[in-house]
Amino acid sequence: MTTTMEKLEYNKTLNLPETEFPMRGNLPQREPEIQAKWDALNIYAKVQEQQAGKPKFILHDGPPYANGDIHIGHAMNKVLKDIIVKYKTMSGFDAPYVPGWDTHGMPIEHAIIKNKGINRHEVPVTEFRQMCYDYALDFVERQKGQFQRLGVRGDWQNPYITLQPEYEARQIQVFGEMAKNGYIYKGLKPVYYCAACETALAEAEVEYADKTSPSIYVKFEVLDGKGVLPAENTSIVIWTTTPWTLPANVAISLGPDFEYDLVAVNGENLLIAQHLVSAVLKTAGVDAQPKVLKTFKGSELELVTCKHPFLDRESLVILGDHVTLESGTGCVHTAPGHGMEDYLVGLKYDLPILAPVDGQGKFTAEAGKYAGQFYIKANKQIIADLQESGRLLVEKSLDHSYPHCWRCKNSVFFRATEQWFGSIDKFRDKLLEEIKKVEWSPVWGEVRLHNMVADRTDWCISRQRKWGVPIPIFYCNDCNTEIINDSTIDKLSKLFAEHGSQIWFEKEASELIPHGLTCSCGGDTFRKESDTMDVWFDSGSSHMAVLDARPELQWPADLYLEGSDQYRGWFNSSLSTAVAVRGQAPYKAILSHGFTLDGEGRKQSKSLGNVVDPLNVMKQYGADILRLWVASVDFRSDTRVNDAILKQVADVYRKTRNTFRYLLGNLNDFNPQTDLVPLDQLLELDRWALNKFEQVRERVLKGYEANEFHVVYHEINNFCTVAMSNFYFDVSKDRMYTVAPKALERRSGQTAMYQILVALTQLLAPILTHTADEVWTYVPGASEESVQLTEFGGVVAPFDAELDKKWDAILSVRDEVLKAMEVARQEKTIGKSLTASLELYPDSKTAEILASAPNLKEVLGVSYVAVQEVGTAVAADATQYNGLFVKVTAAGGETCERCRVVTPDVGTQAEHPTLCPVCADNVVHFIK
RNA sequence: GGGCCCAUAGCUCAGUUGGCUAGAGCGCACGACUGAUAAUCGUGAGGUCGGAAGUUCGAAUCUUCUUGGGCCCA
Repeated sequence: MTTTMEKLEYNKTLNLPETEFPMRGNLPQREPEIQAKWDALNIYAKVQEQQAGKPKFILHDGPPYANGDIHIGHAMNKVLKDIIVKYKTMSGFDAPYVPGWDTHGMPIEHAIIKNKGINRHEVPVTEFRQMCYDYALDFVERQKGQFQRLGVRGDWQNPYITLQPEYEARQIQVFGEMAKNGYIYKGLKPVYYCAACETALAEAEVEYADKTSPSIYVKFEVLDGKGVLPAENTSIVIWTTTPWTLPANVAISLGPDFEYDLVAVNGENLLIAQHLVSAVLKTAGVDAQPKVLKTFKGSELELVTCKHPFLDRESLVILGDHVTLESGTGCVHTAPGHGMEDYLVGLKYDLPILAPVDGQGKFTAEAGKYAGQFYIKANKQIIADLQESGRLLVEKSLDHSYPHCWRCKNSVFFRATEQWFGSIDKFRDKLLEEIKKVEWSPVWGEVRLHNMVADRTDWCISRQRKWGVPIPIFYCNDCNTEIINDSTIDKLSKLFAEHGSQIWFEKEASELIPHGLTCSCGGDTFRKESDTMDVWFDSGSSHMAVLDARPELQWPADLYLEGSDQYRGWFNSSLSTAVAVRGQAPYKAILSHGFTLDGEGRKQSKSLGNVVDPLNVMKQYGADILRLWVASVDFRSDTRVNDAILKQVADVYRKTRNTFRYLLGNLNDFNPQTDLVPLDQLLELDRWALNKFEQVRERVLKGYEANEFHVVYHEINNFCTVAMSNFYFDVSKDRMYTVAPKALERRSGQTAMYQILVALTQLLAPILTHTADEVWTYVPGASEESVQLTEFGGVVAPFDAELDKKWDAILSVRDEVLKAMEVARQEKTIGKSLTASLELYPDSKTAEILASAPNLKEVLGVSYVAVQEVGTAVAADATQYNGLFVKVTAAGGETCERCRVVTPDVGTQAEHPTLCPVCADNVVHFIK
């Protein structure tokens, strides 16, 4: 051996961190590789197999609609679910996750018609439905790939899809059960209707265009003023732009809080809203200043009756919040069969729903003398008749925006048609009772759903559409009685289970009915109901079609987790069907998340150009960054995202990744089987690191348990930066690098680092699911193929509050000293900490703290430190800090070539003239 | 118009039953290191707690109103 080693060669006598784990994540490229590994492993099945027999935790997936690519809301939802499922499995639960899709309904019909230019009326139903089916399944596949790209673990091979035969079969059973319980009835409800196309239209199929309509003011003679309104020679004036709806008039709505004047005009008394009197009379061409006879509040006039202007019928005065004073008379002509608001207010007063217009738009016999006329054409005659009978105050015309059919461009109208309803009223109390039993997070969810259920009207299940699950009802051809019973449902659900609901459209009723079915009237020929079910009935049945049907799942679910729009949607529909058929909520707990807005808290929209596309985020940053973002925010309220926010998350990711890299680098020669140091032999600083981690571990687990992932995020980030990087790694690194590889001092540090590495990787696995698995392949001694196949370990070192408190004090003193060193650094007295020498003049309390530190030089990272006795005269050039005076000078002596400590002792060992004595000893361990 | 919700430093979050000069991390500025290096360390500057009024000895925390924003209805 030579007497002097080259400077460079001393490098090789150090335990520098070394690892293949890359500093940069390169996530967009690496994640798909990791996912390929999971696929090859069939990780879902493997996890499920491993957790079999453990207590179950069922998170039931709310099915996204299979139309379009996923957006940030989908991403957030699925990531949250994945975090929970993975947390639960790693906590010792059997938490199967079966993803689902919602596939029926208007938007898909719409897309087929629009994209393929299909005319629904020209293509056979079965063919049209097949196109919808194919379209939906295409998007299921597409979204599936996108969800998998997010790193979500689930039974992707066997998802539930609402168009699956077994699903449809269960769904009509649910409907059958509800019918059996008396919760299904047939009623009337107005829908948009196009007379030219002879079809009902959905909201989305209606477009608005300008139209000129008659504008008439009509007098309704008062019959019974209920002792409030003088009936003599008195009329209530209504205004309408649809005279043809007058035959369906059954009421006049007033605003309960508005003032109404009874005014004397041309020898008769007219009731008009006070604010509108002059406008109405001006329109009517009345010049004279009207005499106000009396003023009423709308609410006083409730239940007054009037005479219909041309039919032998009464019209009831009712109160409604839909009445405005923007136009008209403040007295609103109300025809529940021809308007949505009229219908709703009509329900409150139990008004008859009249719609004397047939499918071709012609008046029926119910309309009296107008029978047979096309509804719009009848306007003219109705106005003429009103004129003649003196009931018309005035006629004008009005240009306004009016709904038109998207296809034929003709104007449309509201027409009450027969529909199937679910009678919420019959089990509303039970619904409200069940809501109380659910655990709501956030807590206001309970109020929100409660109010909704308390206020909602009966559930209109009928849709006049083709792409949906048919309403499984037959009608007797002889007497029109509807037939739904155990045997029909049983037969149909068997047929559906085998062939799917398509069979309903392929076969005649005679081929679908159970053998020997006869009507009570004796009839034995039947026809099929043509309506399909509201898609909310589809997804609302998932608890029966999925939870109750699959052996690995359970009814009810432990948790439903969806966006806050689902209070009205899936939370609501699922509760309704479940209470109707089982008398119980299908979920034990509801967790809802908010919406994702842009950086300014505004709704994301294409037109604003502020949409954050999760697919782009994954391409640019990677899924783990997106997942970390989800974890970083308090998702219960609305959250914000933009590129700046993602960049910040990416920074936190890098810090975390580097922490892992540093840990791995220091453990490259560590074997947990042989090198683990027992707890009681650990150096105090290493014991402290484990102690700190234990505290973090407990808080993190608490955060997961409370579904507060942002707590997890902050807790881990703070731990990595403050406790580890800024302090522990920094002060222990000289020891870790310079000491003999197998020395206790090093194995002690490695033991702490190893324990932290393993547990931290696991704790992060539910969130940074790819990165954690990547790290896992580098963890010494880790034999599992994936960190997802492990469960969280228990306490490594019980938390020692005393120890923590002691070191908190040491760290505060360190902060003060660091400030002093920073001043010296600015003054160029020192550079890095090892070039400094310290003289400390503590007060008595600080002296105690300093004395308690096991290795002050290490903790402060300097080459020399002298602690003076309390009361020693403070050097003139020392500066006062909190609890002590500090004097910083450049350390005297030479810099040791190897450990970089500055000391006069360098060169005392002749063999190593550039080393300090400690290094001269240690270096022996590296020379072979 | 109705039901429910949100609003603390540039960003993401803490702030226990109202009580010391409102905290953390990131970002930013300045500096150090060059043996965690497309890394790492240090120091520092940032908030009249959306606004107004009130209750109180005292309010980010309670009440009322108000502004902006979100979801669901109408």
